Amino acid sequence: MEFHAQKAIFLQIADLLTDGIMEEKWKVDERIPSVREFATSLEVNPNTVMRAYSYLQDQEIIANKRGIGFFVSPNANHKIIAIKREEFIKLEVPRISKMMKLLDLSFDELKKLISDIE
Amino acid sequence: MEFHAQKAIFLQIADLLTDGIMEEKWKVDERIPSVREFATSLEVNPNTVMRAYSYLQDQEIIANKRGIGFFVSPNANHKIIAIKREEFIKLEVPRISKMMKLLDLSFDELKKLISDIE
Amino acid sequence: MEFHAQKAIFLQIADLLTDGIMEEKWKVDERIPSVREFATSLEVNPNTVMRAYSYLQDQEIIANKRGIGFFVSPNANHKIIAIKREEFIKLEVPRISKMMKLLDLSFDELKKLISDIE
Amino acid sequence: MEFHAQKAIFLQIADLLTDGIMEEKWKVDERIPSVREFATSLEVNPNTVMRAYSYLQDQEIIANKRGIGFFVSPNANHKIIAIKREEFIKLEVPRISKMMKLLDLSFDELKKLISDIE
DNA sequence: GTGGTCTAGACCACC
DNA sequence: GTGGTCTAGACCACA
Repeated sequence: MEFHAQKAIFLQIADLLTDGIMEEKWKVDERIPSVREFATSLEVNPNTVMRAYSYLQDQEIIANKRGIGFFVSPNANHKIIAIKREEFIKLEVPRISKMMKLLDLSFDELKKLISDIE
Repeated sequence: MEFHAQKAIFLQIADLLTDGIMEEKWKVDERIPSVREFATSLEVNPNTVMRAYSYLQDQEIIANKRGIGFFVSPNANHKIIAIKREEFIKLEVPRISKMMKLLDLSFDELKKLISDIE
Repeated sequence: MEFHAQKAIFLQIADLLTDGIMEEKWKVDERIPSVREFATSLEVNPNTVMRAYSYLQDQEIIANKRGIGFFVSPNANHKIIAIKREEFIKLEVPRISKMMKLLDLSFDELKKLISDIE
Repeated sequence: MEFHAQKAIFLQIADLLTDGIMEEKWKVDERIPSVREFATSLEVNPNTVMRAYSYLQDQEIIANKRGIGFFVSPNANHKIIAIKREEFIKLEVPRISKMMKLLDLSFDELKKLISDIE
């Protein structure tokens, strides 16, 4: 798999997982791929996958059962949305507001820009 | 001055300059502060300021007159807007679209979020 | 049954057994559950239960009669207390002392903290 | 420097730092050793030191200034005490209570044990 | 110089 | 088999 350079690979892997969980590719209480397994399928070092898993474990989106593997936590979906929503409001919304002023964009124009991308 | 850790300092300084130019704090053909001057006032390494200046010079927003200093280029405002607009549409608009889907946000809700910040 | 992730499961199972022995759930010379039986009731790998049994066997708290099962050893209670006491004094007491200094806790405050949990 | 095997080295390094901060070896707003510097002095891999620093950064005990190094955060001392206190109450106090019951220790006996260690 | 990330490969305890 | 930690060494962007 290919990763883009703008963002750390371990974060892109974390996104892969959260996206998968949102799409119910992995459901609550289900086991996600083992570190090594996922690492070889992504053609990435196991440490890098491990880092993504630890990152999500800290956010209580996945949890580890000793010697067995990582599992999707109950309420993972809600946690993912809550975290992403908070990030969006804290980091992106102010930026959007600033850019609208700078570019002299009305909300309708912004709406059009967003609708235009498929 | 304090900078946030998420973004390179030289980019934050560049934003400081473009914002100042847009607000006509520095007008076209006017001289902006010298590298050394600006560096001490920002409590930052002169190299870092220099990097911001080079960055804006590449975008033809400012220009260097050897031995004298950096000056705001003609049409700097239009260039700033053009560049920021392109970046906004290419990088941010798709991200906004994605987040709206993920967070299940309507345009009205987005509008409210944006209006809510002052 | 649920285990916490901080401690090895086989040690948690060993604690389950010593607690049971202290509470006379299993008395001296009585047979404790078979490895397989216990494993299925705990929803755990039999190897893990076996490891807990071996661990207690090494401490002479339980003993194996080949082909029959594991039995609580004579004097198991005294041994359990002796071992736990030694561990407590060697490992935990110094730590408590250190934390009291760090957190600036008096004995009375410690006493209160301990009393507060039920 | 020697580390004991019971606890991850990166956590022992984190303890080294929090202890140092509490003892004002490094004061608020002061720079702590660079990752590489500390790694060589401890005879440990830089990654391991980095992990300890990241760990403390997550807890907002230290903070990074880009390209310069890590600095002790304001209020680091309070944060350290708050975190350690919470851990103590959540993990150790219940255990102490349990051991007192099991070993049939009175509080005065516990007090004596603690006082006995120099 | 600084931190941040990644790879390759190893060892360990645990299940 | 699983994760968890560590080493050695590399490359990068940034100050």
